[in-house]
Amino acid sequence: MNVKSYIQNAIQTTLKEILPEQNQGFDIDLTAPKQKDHGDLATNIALVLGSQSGRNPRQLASEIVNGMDLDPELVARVDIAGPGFINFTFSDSILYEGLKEIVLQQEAYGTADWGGNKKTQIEFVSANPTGPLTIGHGRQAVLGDTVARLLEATGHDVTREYYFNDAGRQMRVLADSVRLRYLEQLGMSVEFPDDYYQGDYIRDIARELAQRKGASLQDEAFKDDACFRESAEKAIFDDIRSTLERMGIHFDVYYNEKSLYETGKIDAVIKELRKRGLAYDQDGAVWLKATDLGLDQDRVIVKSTGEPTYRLPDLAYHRDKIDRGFDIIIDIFGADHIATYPDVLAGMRALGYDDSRVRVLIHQFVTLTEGREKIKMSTRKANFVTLDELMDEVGVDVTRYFFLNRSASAHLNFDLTLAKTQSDENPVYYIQYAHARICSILRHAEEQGYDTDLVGDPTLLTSEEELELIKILLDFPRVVSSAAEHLEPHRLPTYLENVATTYHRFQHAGKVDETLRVVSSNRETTQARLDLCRATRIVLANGLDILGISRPERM
RNA sequence: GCCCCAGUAGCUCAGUGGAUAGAGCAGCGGUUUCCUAAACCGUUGGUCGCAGGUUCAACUCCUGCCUGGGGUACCA
Repeated sequence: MNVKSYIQNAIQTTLKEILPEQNQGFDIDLTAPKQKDHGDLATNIALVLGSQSGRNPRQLASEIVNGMDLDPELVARVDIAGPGFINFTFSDSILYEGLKEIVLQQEAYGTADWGGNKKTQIEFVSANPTGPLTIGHGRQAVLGDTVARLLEATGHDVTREYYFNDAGRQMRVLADSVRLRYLEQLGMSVEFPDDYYQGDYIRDIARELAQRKGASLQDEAFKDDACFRESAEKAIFDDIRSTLERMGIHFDVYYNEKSLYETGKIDAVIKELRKRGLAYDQDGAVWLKATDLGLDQDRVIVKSTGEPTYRLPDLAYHRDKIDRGFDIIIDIFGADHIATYPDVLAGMRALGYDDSRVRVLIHQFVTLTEGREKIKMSTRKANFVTLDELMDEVGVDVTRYFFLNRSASAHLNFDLTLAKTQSDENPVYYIQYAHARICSILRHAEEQGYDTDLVGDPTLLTSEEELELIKILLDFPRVVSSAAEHLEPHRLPTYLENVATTYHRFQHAGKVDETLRVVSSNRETTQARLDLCRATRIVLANGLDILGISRPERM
């Protein structure tokens, strides 16, 4: 099954004979070369050891090659190339066995169980209910959800959680923004401050309130009535939830920061920190002694006004995550929160918790442009493009793909004009089209009387296009696992584009050369090629599922 | 000032210390009586921000600098 470790062992054994003076184990790097005429796996071991021991790398390489006794059923060729690389080329029988395996495993192909069913919590979006989700939130939403899907595919027990705060200054301003718009609805003239929420959605909420409550709230006595805040929060949260559902994102838990106060978990943290001598009072505020925890300055956790800063509830929340029994805790933050997590981690260590369970994934911001014009996004100033507007324009699949196709650590340049005008050129269609094309060919084959569930003889697949396709399909499990392990979803779209290209090339070969057509007059090769089509469909379908993107059977 | 991220083709971006740095889009030129032309093939396009260093080997690691973004609050 695992040719790689087989080869690794063979090299190891041979090296012990050739270089007995180095009796410790060798660290053998064995990776797939970029260029296909360099074989399927290559090692630089002769270069590394050659320079260490002062020997000629090419000569050392040839000693290693001559000393190895590899099964020709597994490895067809071994070459020495360039300055001393050793290139291994697999025998085709490995590919044929692998292909059968894909067709047998179906939906399970690519999944893994190394997650060990570990309880994994992933927190993301976590936008406070002050306005609709924007393109800025979209990146985090899609990133978090896809990391969750990757972890599920690799055997983790995942909980998606949305943390929010519906108290504090932000919400008071929001409530008062609604109140002023409400008064406007009643025909009163009001002065609407610049730093209040300018968005039209506030007017909508106010209009609805005016219809429901009439003029009953117009008196100054109702200035701080909870009604304004509550109606705003409900309307905005309903909107956020429906946007998320539309994107295929479902949260298991919505966690209200307020509950940390109500259950006494905030006080408990302060008490515990004081007990450990890691919190102290100064200038009327409570400080976390972060300098004792390896950070460069102490931080205020309770302001002199008596209000906690964000660090305290964050700390209590993370403590709660561990207390709820999560083995792995993943936080997805935007770049603006980059400074907060060292404090949280330090606080957790201070409380005696193991902070290595926490993994933080930081993504850079989305810069929105319209043509050359840069748009500065702000919820307060109503200067934003909502996710719903984007999805109206380009659809869910393009939206998800757009955010996923780039590494989280890179800035994302979102050109609105380009997104609209080039939506048909988006690579997501390229991948989906490959899937649809396969479905079409399988339908066609069934009409010709082929049983598409029958497993044919894979050894009939010998063209370059066919072998290339099998090889790339066999990479799929490794790509899924490494994307999950590194929390890097963008590896998957990149891979799937390559699969689609390789498939299109394979099918196109039949247009040029009649004997390479999938459904041909030869029933045996047709059956084998249909298996290859099915295997490709399985990889594309499983990959698109992990990305949360639809896989159309017709386009 | 200090800290984090980024800088790769005209544009948007991939790239595991390795061999001749890739893709999509845009440009140019081809391919269809056919299982989907939403495809395929060819071609144009590069000082991998700049300068040093480590290494047999650097887009990749280290140092400094430049540019852009973010942080450095008793804001979140």
